[in-house]
Amino acid sequence: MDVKKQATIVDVAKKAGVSVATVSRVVNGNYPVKQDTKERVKEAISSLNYVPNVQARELNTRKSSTIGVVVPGLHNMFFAEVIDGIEDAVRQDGFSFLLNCAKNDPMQEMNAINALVARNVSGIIVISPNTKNISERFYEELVARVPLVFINGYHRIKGVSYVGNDEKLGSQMALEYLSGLGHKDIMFVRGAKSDSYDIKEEAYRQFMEANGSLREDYILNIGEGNGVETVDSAMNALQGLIPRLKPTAICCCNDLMAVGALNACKRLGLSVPKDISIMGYDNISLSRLVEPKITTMDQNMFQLGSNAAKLLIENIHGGQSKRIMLDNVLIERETTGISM
Amino acid sequence: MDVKKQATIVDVAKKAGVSVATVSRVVNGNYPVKQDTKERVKEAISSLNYVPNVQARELNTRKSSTIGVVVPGLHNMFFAEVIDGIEDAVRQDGFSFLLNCAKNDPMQEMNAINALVARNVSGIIVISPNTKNISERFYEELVARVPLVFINGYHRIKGVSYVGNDEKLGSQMALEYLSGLGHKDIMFVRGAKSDSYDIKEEAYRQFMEANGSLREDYILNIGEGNGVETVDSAMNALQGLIPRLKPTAICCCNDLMAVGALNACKRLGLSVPKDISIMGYDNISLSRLVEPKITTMDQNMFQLGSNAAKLLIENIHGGQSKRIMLDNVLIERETTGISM
DNA sequence: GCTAAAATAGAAAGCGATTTCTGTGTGATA
DNA sequence: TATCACACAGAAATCGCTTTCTATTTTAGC
Repeated sequence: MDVKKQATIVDVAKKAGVSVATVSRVVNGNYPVKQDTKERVKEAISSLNYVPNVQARELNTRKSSTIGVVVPGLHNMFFAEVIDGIEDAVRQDGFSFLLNCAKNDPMQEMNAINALVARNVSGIIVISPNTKNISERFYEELVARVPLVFINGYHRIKGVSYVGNDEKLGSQMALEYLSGLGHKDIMFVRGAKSDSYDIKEEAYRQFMEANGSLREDYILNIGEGNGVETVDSAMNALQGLIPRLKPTAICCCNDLMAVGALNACKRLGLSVPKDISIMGYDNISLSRLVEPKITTMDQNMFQLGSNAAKLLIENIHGGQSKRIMLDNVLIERETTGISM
Repeated sequence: MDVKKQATIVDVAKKAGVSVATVSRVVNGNYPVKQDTKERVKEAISSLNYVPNVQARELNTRKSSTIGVVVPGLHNMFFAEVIDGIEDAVRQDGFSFLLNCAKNDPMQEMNAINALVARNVSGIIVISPNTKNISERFYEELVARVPLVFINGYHRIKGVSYVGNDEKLGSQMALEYLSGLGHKDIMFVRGAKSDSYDIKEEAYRQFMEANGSLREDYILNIGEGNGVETVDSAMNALQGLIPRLKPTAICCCNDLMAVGALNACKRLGLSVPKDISIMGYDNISLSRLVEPKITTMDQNMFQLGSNAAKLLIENIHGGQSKRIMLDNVLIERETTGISM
């Protein structure tokens, strides 16, 4: 491929008959330049299709207007929606972002982050659902060099900003809601290895225990898997369990599992919410695409993303690191009803 | 936030007691360096946590290992899945990528692209469903400076690589499949303003005409909208139309619409596929998450993405631009059956 | 042992910008 | 009219790296 060389500031200067300093000044508009010189330069710029080289500029100014984003992957809409929020906020501030997928692998996560540092990003947003994966040391050293924002993990590394929401509270709210509908026999479904699941299970145990109705066999762990395959795992497991355990409600750790539960019920000929109620978590778009639409606890991924990005940019500009907790709001839809 | 300054090559050189050239050489390993010097340098590097500044390197070598990606947005899983494929391929070659969302707005698309050029990306992948949006001139000038790959539009700009698949053929295959199942009364549902929809409608018209059963009222245009709201638009429109028009099958331009059709049928108390068959297009993950799972025409978004990325990298390394057409494969699932 | 070739290392130029430091004209002020 | 401030523009240093171009060792070949 025959790539034409980009015009540089020197070319523009030559064409306009001025020094490079002057060109730089009209481009940046931070220094007085006489009107007609300015115009001559502008003409040269547009006739040469000149676009200033951001890398050179950033090298010189030791600033960077790109941030890095590390997520497990995009096969799970959760992350796609978060990124949507990041993109939105980031663009408004004239930043760009580099996206990396770490596939839930701590090795890849570290590599990704090093690559971002090497690329001189001015800040990094990390979503890493499983914080046991990561080395605190690694992040402590990292945050000394570049502002960091975590989304939705349970990181206590000092100096690291955080945005998430209180999932323990959210789970309690979900359980209370179900309980208020008259449900006592509530199953809990979770996946393997995630802080989020652990927190939610804790909330479930406490709640059920307080109600005197905790049953170990009501707790279902469908194992690993982070993408859409979760749906089928949940469905398969539940299809066998529901007839035997006869819960009146199923409280799921995320919407994917809830869809799996819904599909299991359909296959079993159970009517939702008449025969059984299903509660999701997250409010990914999928939850309102299926029929009936799933009642769920909103995490507002877009907000998660845009808040993280805004916070990061604040930090980049020297702001204090902080922790932002978003509100839990229960989205009542069609998969929950009163217990018969 | 108190950001520690990154160690530079000069710091390393000083610490190791060698010249910067030597440090550069052990980092890049492209020039002989004595074993013990090498070790001294390596020690200095790790003790200083030195990470070479990619921007400086790229400025010097006039190479860049980041590419740019422009998509309409991520609220539609189609694009998320494509990006997943891009990420995968790109990472394997040591590249990074900048992601931009253009929201189907030609202005934003051009801005995004200029921002990418300014950031010195070595190539750009563009997904722009509506090619009427774009200015051919703009892209013609662009491709003279940087390799370009389009995904899934109908661009005929010379020198621009392309990966997509023959949607006309795909639509024909879908229709033939439905026809083979005995369906004659086949509705067609599309959205507004997209080359892809136009192509598919053309295929539909030709097919139905050839069968002598083209009916204008069987063609439904649900209007604009690119995200998940498509599902409800399709559902709402179809809920009124199906009882009146009594089609035995519905052929949709994408899976979102198919899910909408499915939901409409559920609400109307129609059993799918017993009473009516539904056919999607794309094979986004949603299509196999709903119950019953949707029969669809696979576009293999992951392949679309990874092929585009590989092709782009090939072009960056000097390869000829080319057009790659992926195979259409019909994924027979649970929403289609023989016509009664 | 002597010379040619290879291995090894430093100095310095250059990548494309920004910005400080200087130096001019010019209009306003005294 | 002399002076001062300011508007305007260029020269040159600098950012962190790679890569010639040189210069010095080693090593090899005979």
